[in-house]
Amino acid sequence: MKTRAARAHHGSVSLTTVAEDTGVSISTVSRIVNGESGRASPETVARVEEAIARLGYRPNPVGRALRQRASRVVAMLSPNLDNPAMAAIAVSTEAALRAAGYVMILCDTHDRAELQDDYLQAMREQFVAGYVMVSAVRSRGLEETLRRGDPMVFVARHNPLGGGAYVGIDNRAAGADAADFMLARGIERPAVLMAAQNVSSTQERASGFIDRLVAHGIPDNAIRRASGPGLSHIEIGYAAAKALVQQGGWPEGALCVSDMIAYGAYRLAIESNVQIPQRCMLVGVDGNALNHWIAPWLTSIRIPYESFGGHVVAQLESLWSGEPTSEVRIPHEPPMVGLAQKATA
Amino acid sequence: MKTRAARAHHGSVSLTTVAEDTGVSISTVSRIVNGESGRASPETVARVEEAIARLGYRPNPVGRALRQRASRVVAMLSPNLDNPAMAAIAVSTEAALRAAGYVMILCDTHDRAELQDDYLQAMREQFVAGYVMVSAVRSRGLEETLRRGDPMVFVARHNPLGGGAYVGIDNRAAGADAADFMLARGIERPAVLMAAQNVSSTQERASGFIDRLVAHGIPDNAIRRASGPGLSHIEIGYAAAKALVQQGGWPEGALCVSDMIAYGAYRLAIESNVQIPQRCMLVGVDGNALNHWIAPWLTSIRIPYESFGGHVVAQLESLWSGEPTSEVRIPHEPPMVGLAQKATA
DNA sequence: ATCATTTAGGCAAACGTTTGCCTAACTTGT
DNA sequence: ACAAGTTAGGCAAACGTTTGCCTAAATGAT
Repeated sequence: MKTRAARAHHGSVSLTTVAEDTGVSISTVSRIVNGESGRASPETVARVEEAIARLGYRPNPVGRALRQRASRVVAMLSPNLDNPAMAAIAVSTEAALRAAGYVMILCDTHDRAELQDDYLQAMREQFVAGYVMVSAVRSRGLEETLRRGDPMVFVARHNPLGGGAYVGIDNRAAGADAADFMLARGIERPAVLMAAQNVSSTQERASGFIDRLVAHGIPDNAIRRASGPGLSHIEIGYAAAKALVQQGGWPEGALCVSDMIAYGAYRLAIESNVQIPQRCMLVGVDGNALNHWIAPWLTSIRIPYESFGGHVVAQLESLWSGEPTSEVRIPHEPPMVGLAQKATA
Repeated sequence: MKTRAARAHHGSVSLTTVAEDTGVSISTVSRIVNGESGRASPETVARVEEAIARLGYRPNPVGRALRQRASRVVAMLSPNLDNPAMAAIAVSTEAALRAAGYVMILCDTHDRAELQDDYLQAMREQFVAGYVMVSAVRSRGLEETLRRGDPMVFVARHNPLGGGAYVGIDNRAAGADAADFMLARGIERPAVLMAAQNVSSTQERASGFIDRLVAHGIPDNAIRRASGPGLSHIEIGYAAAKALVQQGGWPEGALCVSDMIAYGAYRLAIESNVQIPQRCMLVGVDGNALNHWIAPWLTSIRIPYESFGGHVVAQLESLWSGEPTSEVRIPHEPPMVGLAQKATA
C-alpha cells in the first residue's frame, strides 16, 4: 500500500509511481532513467532500476515532449501514397526510423501546397524532431519551416527553394543511361514521355536523356517529346503517349520518366494493338516491384528505394548533431529488361 | 511591450501569451477557445478572439494531450504498405480522419505480432484517440488493448478474438460472385489459389466460392485448391500456381483470393507460354487500380477501398460516443473484365 | 581543527492545457 | 432594503517530464 497516488486512478506508471515505491524523489528517478551518472549511489540506482522493471515503467513521450519541446516523432510528408514508389520510400524510412528509436507519422499531401502547409503546422505543434519531405512542393509553410532551421530532409525531389539535405538518385545520369541503352539497341530516334508539370526530378531525367542523345549526334529536334496533364502519372502517361502518337505515330522507343508513365503508355498500346516492346520499346524509371510479375514488357531503371530509409535517417542524425549535410546520391541500377524482351532477344 | 513572458523565448503563442495580451486570465482564454458559453462577457470574448486571430494562437496538442490524457491522433496499424490495397485503405482513412479533425499516424507492422504490440504500446503512450487495425493478427497487446476498452476498428480482417467494430466486404459473397461468374462463362472445374496461412478474410472468399460451386452441383473434390507459402501475396500466388499446375495442369479458370495472387500466377503463365485469359481465366479480388492499365487479362472483383475511410471514421465516432457498433459490410462490385477479355468476347 | 571539495539527492519551476472551486459584483424578487 | 441568484472571471492543481539550484553529509587537504 505504499503507492497510493497516480497509480490508483489510471493504470499508468509514472515517475511518481516509481519514486513513491522506492522512497526517492522523482528527480532522482528521472536522472537514473536518463542515465545521468554520478548523481545517485549504486545502491539507489539498483533499487530504482528494480522498481522500474517490476512496475514496468516507461517514460511518457507526451510529458517529455511538453517539457523538452521535442519528441521522438518524425513527420513524413508525401504526395499520393497510391504511387508504389512513394509507398516504398515510406516503408523503408519507417523501418529505419523505428530502428533508430523514432516513430514516423505519415501525412499525405496529395501534392497540394495548402495541405502541405497544414501538415507542417500540425507537426510543428507536435514538436516533431524532423521532417522528411518526399517530393515537396514550394509553399509558404515550407519557407517558414526552413527559415526556422527545423531539421528537414528532401527525398526524391530537391528542395524547391534550393539547398538542403537530399536523398535520391542522380536523375540526369539515369536519363543518360536510358539513352545509352536505347542507342545500344539501335534505336536512333527515341521519344520521351513526361509530365507537363515542371517537376525537378523527372525533368532532370528527361534532360539527361536528351543531352546524351545529342552528344551522340542525334539532332535535338529529332527527339520527340510529349507531355500530358493529369492527376496521376499513370494518366499523364496515357495522355502523353496519345499526344505523341497523334503527332507522328509510334516511335521505336521511348523513355518514360517514371514507371507509372510507362504503364499509362502501355494501355494506349494495348488499345491500339501495338506490340510492346517489339514495336516500341518502353524504358521506365523506378524499377517497380510489380514489373517482374506483370510488366515483362517493360525495361526499367531500378531505384533502390528500400535503401533510402537508412540514408534519410543518417541525414537527419547529421542535422540533429549540427553537422553539415550534403546531398546523398544513391546509385541507380542499370536498365533491367523484362522477360518479354529477353524472349525476343 | 505588454507581452514579455512565453513569447520572448521561442516563437510559439500559448494561452499565456493571449492572456497577457488581453489582460485576462488563461482560464478565461481557455474557456473561450473551447467555446464554453456563459463564462465571459461578450466584450471579453470579442477582445480575446481578436487577440487569438491577431497572434495566430492555436491550442497546443501536446499540452492538451497531457492534461486530458487524450489526443486527436488516431493510430493505424497496417501490415506491409507495399500492398496497394493496404495503401488504398491508408489513403482513404487518412483523408477521412483529416476531414474529421484528426491526424493519422501510420505504423507498418509487417504482419508480425511483436511489432504490432510494440506499436500498440507506443501509441497508447501517445494517448491516441483510437486504433484502426488493418488485417490485425492475434497478439497479447491486442487482447490487453481490447480489454482496456480502447476504441478500435478492424478493417479488412475481423478481430481475431471475435467481435468488435469491423469495416470490410462480405468475403463469402465475393467468393460466391466469382463462382457465378465462372459458371456463367462455362467454366465447370475452376480451381482456387490462396495463401497457406489461415487468414480469415481470404479464407472466407475461398469457402464462399467453393460453397457456391458445390451448390451448383460441382463435387467438392473436383475443385482443385492450391496454396503457397511466401512473404507476400504475389510470391504466394506464383508458388500456389506452380503447385496447382504440377499437380494436374492448368485449369480453365481460377479464383485468386487477391489480385496480388493473380499477379503471381500470371508470371508463371508467361514463363509457361500459357495465354491468360484465353487458356485460363483468372479472377482476382481487390480491383487494383493498376489492372485497368497493365493487367487487362485480369477479371477482378473490385473492393471500394476509397470509401473505407468514411466508414472507419463513422465507426470510431460511434465508439467515442459510447454507441454500440455493428459490422459494416461494404458492397463489393461485380467482377470487372479486362480489355483482353472483352476483345476475345 | 579548519576549510574546500565532492557525493547524493531533494525542491520547485517550467512546458501548455483544463477544470473544480472560489468570489466579487451585479441583477432580480419581494 | 435585503436575501437569493446569476454573471464574469480568477486561482491553483493536475497531467509527466526535466533541470537549475540548493543543501547536508562525507571526504580530503593542510
